[in-house]
Amino acid sequence: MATNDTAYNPQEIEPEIQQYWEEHDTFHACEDKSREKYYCLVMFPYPSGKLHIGHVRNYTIGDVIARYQRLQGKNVMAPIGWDSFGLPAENAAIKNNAQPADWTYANIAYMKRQLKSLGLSYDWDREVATCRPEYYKWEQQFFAELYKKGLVYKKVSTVNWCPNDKTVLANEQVVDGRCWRCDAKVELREIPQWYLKITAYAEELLKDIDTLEGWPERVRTMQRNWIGKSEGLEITFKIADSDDTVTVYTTRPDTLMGITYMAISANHPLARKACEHNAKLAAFCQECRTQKFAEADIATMEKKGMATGLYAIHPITGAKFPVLVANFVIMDYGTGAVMSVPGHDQRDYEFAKKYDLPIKAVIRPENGDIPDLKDAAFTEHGILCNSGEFDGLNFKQAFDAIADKLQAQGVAQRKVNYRLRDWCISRQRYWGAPIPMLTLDDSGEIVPEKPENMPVTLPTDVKIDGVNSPLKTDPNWYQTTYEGKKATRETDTFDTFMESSWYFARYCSPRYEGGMVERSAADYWLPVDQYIGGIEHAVLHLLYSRFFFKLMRDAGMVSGDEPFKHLLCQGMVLADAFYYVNAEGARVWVSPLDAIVTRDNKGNITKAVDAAGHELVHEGMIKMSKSKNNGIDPEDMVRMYGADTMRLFLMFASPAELTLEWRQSGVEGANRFLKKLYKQVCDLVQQGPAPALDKSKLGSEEHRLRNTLHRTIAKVSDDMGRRQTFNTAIASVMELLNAVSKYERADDVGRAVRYEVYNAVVLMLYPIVPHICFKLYRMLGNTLDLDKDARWPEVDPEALQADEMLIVVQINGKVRARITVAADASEEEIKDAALQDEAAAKFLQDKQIRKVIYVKGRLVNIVAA
RNA sequence: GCCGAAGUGGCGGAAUUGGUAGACGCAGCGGAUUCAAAAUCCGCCGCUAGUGAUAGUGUGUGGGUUCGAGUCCCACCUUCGGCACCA
Repeated sequence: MATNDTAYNPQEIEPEIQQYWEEHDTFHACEDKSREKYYCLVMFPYPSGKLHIGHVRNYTIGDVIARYQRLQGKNVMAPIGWDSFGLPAENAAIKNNAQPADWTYANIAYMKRQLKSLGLSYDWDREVATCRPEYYKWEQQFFAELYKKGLVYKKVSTVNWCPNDKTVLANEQVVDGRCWRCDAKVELREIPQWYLKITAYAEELLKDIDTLEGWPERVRTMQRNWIGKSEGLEITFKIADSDDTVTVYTTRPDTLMGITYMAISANHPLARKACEHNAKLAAFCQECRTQKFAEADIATMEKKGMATGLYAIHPITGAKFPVLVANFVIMDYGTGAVMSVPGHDQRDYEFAKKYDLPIKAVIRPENGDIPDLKDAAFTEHGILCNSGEFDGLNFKQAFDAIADKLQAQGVAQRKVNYRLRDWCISRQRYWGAPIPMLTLDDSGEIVPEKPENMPVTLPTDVKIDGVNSPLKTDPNWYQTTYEGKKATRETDTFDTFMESSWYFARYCSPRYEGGMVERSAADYWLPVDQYIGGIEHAVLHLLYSRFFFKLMRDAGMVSGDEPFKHLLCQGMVLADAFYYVNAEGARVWVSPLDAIVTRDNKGNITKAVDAAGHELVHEGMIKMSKSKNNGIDPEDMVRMYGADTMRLFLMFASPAELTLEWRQSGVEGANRFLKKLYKQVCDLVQQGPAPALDKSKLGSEEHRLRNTLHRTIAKVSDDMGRRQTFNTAIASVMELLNAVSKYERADDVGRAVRYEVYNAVVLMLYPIVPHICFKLYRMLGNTLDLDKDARWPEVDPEALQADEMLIVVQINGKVRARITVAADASEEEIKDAALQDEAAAKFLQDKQIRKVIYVKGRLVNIVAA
């Protein structure tokens, strides 16, 4: 009986405690103006079917922070919900001949149960799912408002088009330039789509990055680069023997005299016009339209071009230079045309070399050298040459002189440009929120649907075939009326980033029926104090959310300028991947849990087989994925070890921002630690209840242990709070546990100190492993409600004082000795002690002491030669 | 290609402001316990030389700054994330 009491049994205690939390509604958050609030948010999941370890890592980090903040006495809100529109639901619907809605809701139910088994302290009363009309209704209304404000417009732009299925493809549905379903070669096609004018907020989005002090610097830099502010000149060139003009934007007007050709997009109006009488060019333009248009593809593909037969006129010299269609110029970016200066732009240079176009040097380095253009362009700023009246000017002077001159001629204007493009929110899919716009059949006028007719809901009981969106084929759905007139609905749906751009605000008042957010709730909870999610969202989602927040602010819905005060981006989760090659020559991936691995005495894998005896190839530690079958099912881990063990491993194995390597032996190590902790607390409790701590009775060993304890509390507080380095916090607690386990004094003095230590350990570990700590906290005789009323342990400054300190003695920067000196020793005394130390003296023989450097409390470095 | 990161023992990682490199854990080795095994407990554990005390060497590569560099600067290599319709 006694031995059973000290055995850690998570399978028994975890569901019990989870039930307690559920019954007591422990984590329900209410606005309470008398208390400091803390809004802790994790990026909500897409309900793909099953939780994966990446989710668990994300939510564990969030839960650790939420529980830590509760122990600080804050009124914490930790909500969760579902980003439940998206392409995978349609794919699943095709595959299983099912309804996207049914599939989605079934997944939500399943994953919700999984989440609950992890002991996450969510306020489930605030749960939202973005695919519910009660949610997207407000987004549709808001969109209509934005339309009225002129922040929404329609424009033709490029999509991937499968000519066989006659459908639009997402980038991920294009595999090696071909349609994933029918393997037809994908084309580009221009269709009208809806845009949100995010560029109208570009300057503010850029400027406010400076205020995001709680964000990782790398994310701030990535957003700045994404917005990509530049200052330049927009120049209009006349086309020779015609009334046509072409406009370009350049950040290097100083290179104007070095233009030798001009490159335009295959979709540029001039190109289209030129194609009319030039079949060869038309064929080339058609070819350009079949390439992928992702930025990475454009940057790495072979650059090709063809002359249009047109010539542009240089605004200063009047010289004519050829206009070419080039496959790397995209109509959607900038003006769809670029002036080419091969002498001073590397891409122009390579293109000119390939097509034998002239290369002209017009900038030389400041040291006066003549630029060497044999192998590469000279792209740095410098001094103008071969530029007539502008010779000798530097970048800034030339910029101003050329801008002034062209501006006076009326052919150019200074322009601040942003790399950021307006946000295309149209998707030609079914499983998304319908864009609430109508076209009046008679007049062709476009109007937003009336608020009283929102939400515009999706038709149910649809057939998804991967070709046509059911919205586009259902007249009963798209035919409607507006003020008694016949009208046609927009059949595109919103980009799912629309829903995820404001869900954090909805959580403040998730059932509010008067608008997107209830002002008083939003004012209390927002901004989000801590946001946690993957680094893959560093730009898009986080930028769109910042943009949406500013839109909501300008609509009078929320206060403040930024939605997320602190941001933590966690790394990916990797695991070993193994495969064997079957009789057909295909790779069969075997779960790392099923691989029986032999290692050499250095720990390297020498052999791996599966249960059936297949010899396995070890692919290495790679990102967990379905296709490589190296995902770990959190449910298996909960069943085998309990949620606490998995949480501890995830928080301990690496710092939150870095990639994490899943290792079963590490999980077992985490489990071992919890067993040890459980047993030690049980042993202590069996020796009797906690006596009062009488500091006057402590011996030197007690002083030492308490010194360790309070140094640990100070370190763990800093690690959990300011630094958010949970792995080192756990390491410190492990060290403390190692120290206390060697101290076994069982009398009142000893037990009092041990109770002090274990109580602090349980409180410090509670955010990470809440179930076991909940149990141990009570076992230790505490009566407070750990989840609500308990407080983080305090440092006893008295216990931190030590009477000695260790000083390292270096000779010429190499450690040669260590000396112990009194804590209050003077600098002179410490230097003397170092110089007199025997071990150090050995290295000083026959040497002249040049200098002695003392670093307070740390080291003495003796410089000698 | 562009933007952003990372690189330290057999492995994950620690070293917080330029000041003892390798905390903590995993794996391994040795021992205790056991009929035996598992579990548990104790000890060892960067590399080279040495029985040892100890010495030399060591943080992706090559330079530099400094009394002192894993940390700062320059150049490079490798791996990973994002690049606007995956979420």
